[in-house]
Amino acid sequence: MNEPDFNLLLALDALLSEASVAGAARRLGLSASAMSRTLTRLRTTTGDPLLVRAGRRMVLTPHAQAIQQRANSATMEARSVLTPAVSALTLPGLERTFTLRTNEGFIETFGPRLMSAVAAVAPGVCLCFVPKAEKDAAPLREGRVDLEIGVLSGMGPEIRLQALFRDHFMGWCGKGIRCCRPRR
DNA sequence: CGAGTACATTCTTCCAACAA
DNA sequence: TTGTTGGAAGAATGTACTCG
Repeated sequence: MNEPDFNLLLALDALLSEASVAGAARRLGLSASAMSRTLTRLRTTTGDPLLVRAGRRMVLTPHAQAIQQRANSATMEARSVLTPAVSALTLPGLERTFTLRTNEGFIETFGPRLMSAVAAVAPGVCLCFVPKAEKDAAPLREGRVDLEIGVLSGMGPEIRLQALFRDHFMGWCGKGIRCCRPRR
């Protein structure tokens, strides 16, 4: 029985996530030609074109869309398996940068207290706050972000969610001011 | 407004180089 | 010898611009 080349799994995940040979090549640090050849091998292995031309861009085939989530999960699982074993987590000795994706309001309100609390128990840990340029969960799935804080919805079953607090918004309006619907 | 053209972008294929 | 990679060239397509 012919075993599939499991090195192709990483390339498959990158290709399906980027929906672009050039994009996948940039992500994996390969040339576009090398990634094109890898895509050819993936097509042979899976028996499906996976990515097909749609004008100047490439789009996922129905089969590619069907396996995209599984490919991503398998890649994450493989990364987890190959991560060096950690016997016991010791916060004081932990040296790592965690990337948090949140809005400015959260940083202003909780940022200083959060950093103080982290510094007290894990002085080697650095917190990196990044803006929420887009609302989808792609940065979390791709490992570019460790934690996202905000109003989250439609994240998918693979994203672990936990409610932190509930907030209320209040507005004031003068007597003579009419409220209008925003125009498009 | 539609046709033609130049240019940019992206992907594929060929071929040579390199490592195991 | 085999498999992988990258450079170069070509193909396919979109975009922007000009012209009648």
